[in-house]
Amino acid sequence: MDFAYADALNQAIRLLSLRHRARAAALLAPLGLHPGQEALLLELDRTGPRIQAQLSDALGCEPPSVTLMTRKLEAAGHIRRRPAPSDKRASIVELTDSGKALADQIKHLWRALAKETVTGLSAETVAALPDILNTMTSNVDTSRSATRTAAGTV
Amino acid sequence: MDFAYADALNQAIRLLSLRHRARAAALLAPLGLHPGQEALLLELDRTGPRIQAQLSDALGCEPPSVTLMTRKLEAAGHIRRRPAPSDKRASIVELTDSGKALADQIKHLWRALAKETVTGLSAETVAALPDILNTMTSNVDTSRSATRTAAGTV
DNA sequence: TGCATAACATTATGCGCGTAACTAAATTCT
DNA sequence: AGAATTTAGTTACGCGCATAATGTTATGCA
Repeated sequence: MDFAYADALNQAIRLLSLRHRARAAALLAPLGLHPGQEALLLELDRTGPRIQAQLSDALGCEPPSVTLMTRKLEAAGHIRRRPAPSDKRASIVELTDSGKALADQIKHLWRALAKETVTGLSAETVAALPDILNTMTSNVDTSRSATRTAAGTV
Repeated sequence: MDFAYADALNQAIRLLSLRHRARAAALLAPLGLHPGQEALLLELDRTGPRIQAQLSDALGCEPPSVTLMTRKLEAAGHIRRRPAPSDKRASIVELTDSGKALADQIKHLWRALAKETVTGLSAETVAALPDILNTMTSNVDTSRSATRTAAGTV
């Protein structure tokens, strides 16, 4: 592992993060969304109402981030919050009709984005890609709760 | 390209971005650096003094971001700015001795980070990884200036 | 039962990134 | 040479992410 390779790899990851996020931002802008928010809407669409702690877990970000994101999405009318009946600390977050409609639009955009992203890669690479990325994520995940599609063979 | 795959791929990219950045943050914290700043220092270390426009190009981010990053790195004593002799609009940015020392430490950390990241992947995958990531970056790059290690075979 | 501890959520603050709007200097084009 | 355009840089502001500190409710244990 020489520095040239390490530098190339880390830089490639950084640039992919930046550009992929920028492209997502461009696609989501017409919906009035910022990148990151789509993940929250998709999670609610997948699994139904969740409390914020579950959301921060699923999204892989910290509770304060969820507080602010939900506040903005609520102000925009895409989600709704109500107190959890069995736990006075928690609030349950769920999609409004507007949020559900938005989730459907996001799904279309994300199909297009994924297709665009893997253009020019071999079929085998495309098939292996999610596992490769998830392995890398697990490798650097200090919170020890990454999706772990592939266990790290350390 | 079904939605399940698209969702898995986009989510994997998002999570890798988050966790890789978080891991970088943890490694850089003892040096008093935030992720993103190391890229600027490494770029200066690679190519010598540059004007900010060249930096924003090399880092793949916008000029205002460079303005703020350089301001903080200058305040920390890691870089220095001086007016460009041939262009009164531009300022030349260069490493101080402290910045050079920091760049060397970053190189060690980055070797470790890259090694950690690819743990458990096959040798072939590891070898192909930078090209795969760069291709993906080029595919979603709207600014049309990605490193283009592999040209998109569209 | 009562108390210490853990968990849910929030506020405050800071950083890297973005866009929009602006100034000033350089360049291009009649 | 003078006017229009491009380029370098900044300021102002917003968003997603982070950590630290705080209040409130649940829970586990003596």
